[in-house]
Amino acid sequence: MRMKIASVIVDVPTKQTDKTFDYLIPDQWIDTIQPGMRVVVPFGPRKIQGFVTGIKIHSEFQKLREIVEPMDLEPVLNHELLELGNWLTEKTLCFKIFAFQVMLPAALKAKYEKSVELANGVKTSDLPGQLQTFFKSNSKINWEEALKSGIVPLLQREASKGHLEVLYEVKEKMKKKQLKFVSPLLSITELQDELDRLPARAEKQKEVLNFFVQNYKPVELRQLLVDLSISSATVKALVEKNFLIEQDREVYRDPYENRTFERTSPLPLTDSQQKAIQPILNSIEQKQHEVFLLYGVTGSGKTEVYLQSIREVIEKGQEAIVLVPEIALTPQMVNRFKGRFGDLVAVLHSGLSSGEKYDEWRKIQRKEVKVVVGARSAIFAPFENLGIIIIDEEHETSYKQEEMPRYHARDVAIERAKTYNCPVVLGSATPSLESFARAQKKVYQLLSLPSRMNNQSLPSVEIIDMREELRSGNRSMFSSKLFDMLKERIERKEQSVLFLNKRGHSSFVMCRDCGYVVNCPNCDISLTFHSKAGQMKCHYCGYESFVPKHCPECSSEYIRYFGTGTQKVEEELGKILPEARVIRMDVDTTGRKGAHERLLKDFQDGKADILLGTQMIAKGLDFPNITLVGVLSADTMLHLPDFRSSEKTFQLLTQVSGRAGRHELPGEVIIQTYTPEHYSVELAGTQDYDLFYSKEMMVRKSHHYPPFYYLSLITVSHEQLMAAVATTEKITAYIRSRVSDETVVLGPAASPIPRINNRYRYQCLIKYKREPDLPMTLKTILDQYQKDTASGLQVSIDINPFILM
DNA sequence: ATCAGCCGGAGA
DNA sequence: CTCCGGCTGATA
Repeated sequence: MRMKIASVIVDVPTKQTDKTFDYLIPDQWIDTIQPGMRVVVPFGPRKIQGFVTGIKIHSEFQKLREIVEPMDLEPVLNHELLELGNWLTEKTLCFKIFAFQVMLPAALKAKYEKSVELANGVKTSDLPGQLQTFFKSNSKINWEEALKSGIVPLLQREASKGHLEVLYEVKEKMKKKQLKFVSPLLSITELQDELDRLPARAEKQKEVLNFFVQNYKPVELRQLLVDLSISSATVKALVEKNFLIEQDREVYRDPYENRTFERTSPLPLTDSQQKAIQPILNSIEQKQHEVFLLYGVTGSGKTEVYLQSIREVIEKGQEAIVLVPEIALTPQMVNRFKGRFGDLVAVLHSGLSSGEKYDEWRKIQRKEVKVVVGARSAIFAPFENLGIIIIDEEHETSYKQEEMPRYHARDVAIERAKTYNCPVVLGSATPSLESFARAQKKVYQLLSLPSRMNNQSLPSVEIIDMREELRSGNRSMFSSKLFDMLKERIERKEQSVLFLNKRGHSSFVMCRDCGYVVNCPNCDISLTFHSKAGQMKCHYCGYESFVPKHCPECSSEYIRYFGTGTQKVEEELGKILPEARVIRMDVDTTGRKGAHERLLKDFQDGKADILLGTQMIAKGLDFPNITLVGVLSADTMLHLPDFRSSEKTFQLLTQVSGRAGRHELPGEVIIQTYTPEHYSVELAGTQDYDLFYSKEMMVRKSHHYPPFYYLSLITVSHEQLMAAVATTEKITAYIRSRVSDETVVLGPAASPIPRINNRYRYQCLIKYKREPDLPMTLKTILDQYQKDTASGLQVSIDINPFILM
């Protein structure tokens, strides 16, 4: 029996279609179509994209339709990734199609086009007059255009008469980049002969042939024309004589095309690095899955441990994935990997165009690279012989995806590593409490790098109580101590970093007189100011408007946007330290592509004395001349309604402090705060992770938070407040009835953002230690509410949420 | 998601 | 009695 039937997951993200559909494989494709390929299938009246998940002989359905065509020559998802998709679906309660799509570059997502054309044998003159003009020039008209012209009802009438046909097409979003190449068709000696035979006046042609005699290999046409300053006619003549041939060749868009990377060799390891790397190497050697927590203070040389572990993996013919948080995926970081492994490295981050991402992905798929360095989604890199997965800055919250599928890269890493029997290395100077607790319980193996390389001491940290400053009459944002030290650095020609701890990267518009903040009319959230367009925009619903001239509340003219605050700091710096050269890094100054990199380069080259910025400068900065780090306001994020706010504050302060004195010059850190007595500020000051860990663990325990309890969050939204409340109430009661006494069920309560896009949001939070049946219960709830679309209810579930919104 | 099919109310 | 519009259910 021939395997003629394919099970397909279709690109329709709803409950009802979240299952496989069977299709006949036409004879011509029978040897082509395999599981993991994208195909175009008919679905109702349209054509859509789908993923083949299996091939079989029998179907329970009688009348099967045929696959239209495959969209790939090779599967884009291998067996392991298909399985991983199933696992993701189960763990995060998402639709299968989302799980598959998240594993692929966005360029592979289908684009759909709908149009109308004349039916077979129908002439333009058969149509009503109004339509004839539309079909005069084109035999096909775009649906979007039809909508704009308002002729849709007419079209529908004609379609029902059989005069017109509606066409549904699946379009590939991304084209492979093709370039014209020229290569010799003759051997070198033959070329030489022809060269002599050419008439003397064919000077340009001689030049070209001569070039190929010197350089016997394919050359890009455009490049050739420029290099030899000839026209395409010259080449064409030689092609017509069959001396040369022109061909289209697929090339990669290389984001690092014009960059050279200085090759580095493995550095000698310190004793503690040696001690830390050995268990990892053993795990690689013995093909034993294990999770390591590499706990190393800032500047202790974690990266070198990664690099040498990867080298081992490559030597064994295996592959490595390195995850780095998006904001730390700086050129410096990329340099270190490209410098060590050269062309064997692919890089995936949000700064690349979707075409570039697609090309990097294909390098991985074709096994042309051995290492991928990337942000969260790089965890799905289609390697088939993984030898190690490394997650740097393991504690970063950006490893959790907040949309469907709501996965955590760490969980995916461990799942994949289990399949390949390879180690996972989680690295951090300030591990998440979850990971450290697991290391304490020996679930993970703890590896420590307790000291900085070359035994530089950690910078000395001083905490300044800003309330004292205020009392002694200093109303500026700089304490007198920080001011003195900044002045001193400038005199000594050393560099300083000033860090403004503001949450998020957004800026809002506020009235300076009455404090009125411009909110979104549809959502309970302030609008974000975009300096490029000079407009305010809502990040949740897309609402846009201009900044009002007068405050709607008090008519004051002093209504303007409050940036991240860096601008204000810059102004004040200009007043008190006019001689200081300042580089400001925030959303405004780094908006354009490459700006981030350029500013850092300028700072590195000593073009400024002070680097002033927000979160984005907390990571990865490693310049020898930085001897002072000042944190202007340590506690702004401490008061957020988030159970991780202490942890985040501690981590951030520790990270920032780590920027100072990483090389010969010793570093000093000043932390200004209004709550010096808070343990997360105090212990960041003494750089005492262990003590912070035990204090914070006590808090977490008493409040039933992770790592002692797991969390699941159910959010219900509806246009009517009461409907949202009532449903949340019902769900909460249902859950209470199905969990043990030890479990805490909170709710119904309004979400931290109570309204988004005119939908009211209520939630229920579940805190539990052991609830083997909870996934089933949650699935039942989702099934229940996803089934009826008519109620207008939306229920979403986040298992292990990071943001409780 | 998207569409065909169906039912019920408003208009001829 | 037709026509439009919203609701329902199916998509293999």
